[in-house]
Amino acid sequence: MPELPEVETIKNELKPYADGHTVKKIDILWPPTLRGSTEKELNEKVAGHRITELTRRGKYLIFHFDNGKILLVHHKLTGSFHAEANLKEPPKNTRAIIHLDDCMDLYFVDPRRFGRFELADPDTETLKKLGPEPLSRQFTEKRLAEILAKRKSPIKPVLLNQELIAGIGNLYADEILFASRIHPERPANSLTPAEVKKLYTEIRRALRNGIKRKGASIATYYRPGGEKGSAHLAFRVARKAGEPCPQGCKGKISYKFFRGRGTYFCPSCQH
DNA sequence: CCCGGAACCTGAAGGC
DNA sequence: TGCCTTCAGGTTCCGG
Repeated sequence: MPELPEVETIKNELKPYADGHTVKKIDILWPPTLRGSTEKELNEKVAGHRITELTRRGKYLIFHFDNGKILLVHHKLTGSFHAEANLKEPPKNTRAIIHLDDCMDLYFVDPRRFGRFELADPDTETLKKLGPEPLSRQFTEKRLAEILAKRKSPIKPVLLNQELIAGIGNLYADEILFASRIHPERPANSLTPAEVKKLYTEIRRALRNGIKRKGASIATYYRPGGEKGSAHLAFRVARKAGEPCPQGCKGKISYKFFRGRGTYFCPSCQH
């Protein structure tokens, strides 16, 4: 599911294996996983090079190399990393393997095959077009107000638009709107100042809480050591259609297919 | 420019 | 039990 909290967790937990270590080779087992270059071209740039740092931007995991190149990884729906040493067989659905200098291997496992690797430069357009990091100092209440004021589209697709705010996905968007008591179809520019303030607080709260709980393992998300996260245990509406509203308003959680995404909300307390 | 829908894929879950 | 349908966290492209 990798949204911001899951990618942040993956980054934090892969760091000990990656930072300062050298890549021996990257194997691409499912060629479409690698965008923009061939496996051979990729290895000409990364094999034998040191990973100076592992970072995250929005939902991208970023390997930085000592020659200035970066490797962007997007997990899409079902991608995850498994860090293992000396496995005889790659885990099922492995699409790529990053072999490191100390015999540790990072297996990129992705059943639905949507995940992507891309070799790039740090000034790549892919990163430049992303909106602000919602947990950074640059993302202020004022900044959020400006983003919303310019948009008459419904609030939910605005939260999901990576060019406006980077990192929020479908599940956290529903949780954030529920906590803010804002209906997902409300035009973004119709929010009152008090609602914008509440939304700002709940965006940061939801993402921080997701990181603290090491991500949400609703379906296929696993941490690099194989453990699950626990953020989904604190979810109040996502994937809970028919259950009573946890706010105690006597309403029931509704499911609606809205703008191409499953959307969960309480019609009686989100306005 | 905005929007809806399809495409990219597999596999789990639910209905019958 | 087994077959068929539906649905899934993300992004991108195409057409109206």
